[in-house]
Amino acid sequence: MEDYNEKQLAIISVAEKLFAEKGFHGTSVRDIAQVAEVNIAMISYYFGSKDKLLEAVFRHRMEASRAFINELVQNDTMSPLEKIYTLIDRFVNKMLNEQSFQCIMNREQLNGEKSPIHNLIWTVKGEMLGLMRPIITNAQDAGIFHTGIDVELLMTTMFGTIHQIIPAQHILRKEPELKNMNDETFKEYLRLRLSTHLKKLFKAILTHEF
Amino acid sequence: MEDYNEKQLAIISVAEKLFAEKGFHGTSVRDIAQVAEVNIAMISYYFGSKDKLLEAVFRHRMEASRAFINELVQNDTMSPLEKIYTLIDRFVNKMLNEQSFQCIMNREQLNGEKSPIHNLIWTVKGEMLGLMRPIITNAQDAGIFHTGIDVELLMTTMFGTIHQIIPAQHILRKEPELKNMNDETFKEYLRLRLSTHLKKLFKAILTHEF
DNA sequence: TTGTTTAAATTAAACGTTTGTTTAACTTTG
DNA sequence: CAAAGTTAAACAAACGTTTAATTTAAACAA
Repeated sequence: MEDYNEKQLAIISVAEKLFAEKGFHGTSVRDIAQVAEVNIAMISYYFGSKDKLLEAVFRHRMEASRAFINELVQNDTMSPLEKIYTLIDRFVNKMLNEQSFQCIMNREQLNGEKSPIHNLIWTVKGEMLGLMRPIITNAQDAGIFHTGIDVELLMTTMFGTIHQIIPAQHILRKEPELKNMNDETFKEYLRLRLSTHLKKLFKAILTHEF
Repeated sequence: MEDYNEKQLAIISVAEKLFAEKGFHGTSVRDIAQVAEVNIAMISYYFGSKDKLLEAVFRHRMEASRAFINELVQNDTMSPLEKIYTLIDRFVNKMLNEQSFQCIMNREQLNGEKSPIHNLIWTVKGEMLGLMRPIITNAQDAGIFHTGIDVELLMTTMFGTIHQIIPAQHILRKEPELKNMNDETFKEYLRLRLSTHLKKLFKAILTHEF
């Protein structure tokens, strides 16, 4: 765990925001320095290079993701469906709370060339799959969940739906009743709507009830 | 409908591939010129600028998307579920056949700044939603589909799942039985697997059968 | 409290590349 | 011969990074 000072955190925060909006190559270190109100040289001074800064942004969020996963493993008292529900709730919550970072991840995972970041992304995704799979297969063995479910693709469906909704927000928001909603209340509305949709979807495919 | 000569089509094709792999800003016009085996100046000569080239790539694919949508509207003899099934089949097929372009679209829709391309993306997506919604709502009115379905999010789920599987392919492929599969047969395998998963998902949430 | 020392922080300027685009000369084609 | 196609070279601007000078801050001895 690395501890950054205020200025370093400001740079990381601004970089995350700008990388998300304009992409890594679409953002210059001068842009970052200007918005973060620091000298251009400070970025090289603190992080070494622009690439290393991106890595810092990733490590900063990924460590939290790792902790997030381990935290989810517990609670064996819940029923399989309850476990899936809390899993959905927490993923939706987490991903809507770090939308900028999710944008960057969405972009980076498309890159053809392999990189340390590339590996990190797929390692974490693999760990999340390793978390979800036993919940489902155990419930299948116990006769609680239906068989014939493609767990990998179900995971993909969850991530894909949340990822897809992030850039689509401004379209949803054009509905007249949502237009003059506070930013925070809209996020809450979206969180609930996403969560409800995914739970219905998962319940329908996993159990045969509604 | 614009007609391009061979050289222009080569540039568009190479640009699509490289933009998909490395992003728009991550690809230089020199890269494109080199791979397409044309002089750098020809890109400006034919398309005006790098931005216009991206627009050309988009128009080239988007016109096909428009035609694709209009083609789907027909066939009123099918049951609602059959309509949804063919919709899924054809979307999966289409998107897996133009993966490079889907990568570019995935990237571009994340951009903060609005652009002609941005508008085009969301216009087409809106048209696709306008195609799916009546199928579902009509079936709901007829009592065939269950109510309480978030059509917008169901659409998002379909697009999100397919979009998400494109960069995740090389992970799925690490399974021993898929490792030494022909590229084309793997694509066929993936097409079937995706299609099956989405149909099960949609059938489960729309009807209450399995 | 002083003055001195030392390392970290900060800055403006300059560095060499690479960028997208244009030029002007040349070749091909109809 | 005129228009379109093609080329290597040159363009200014922007890029990420480094330099060298300066300021700040903390530590230490008198």
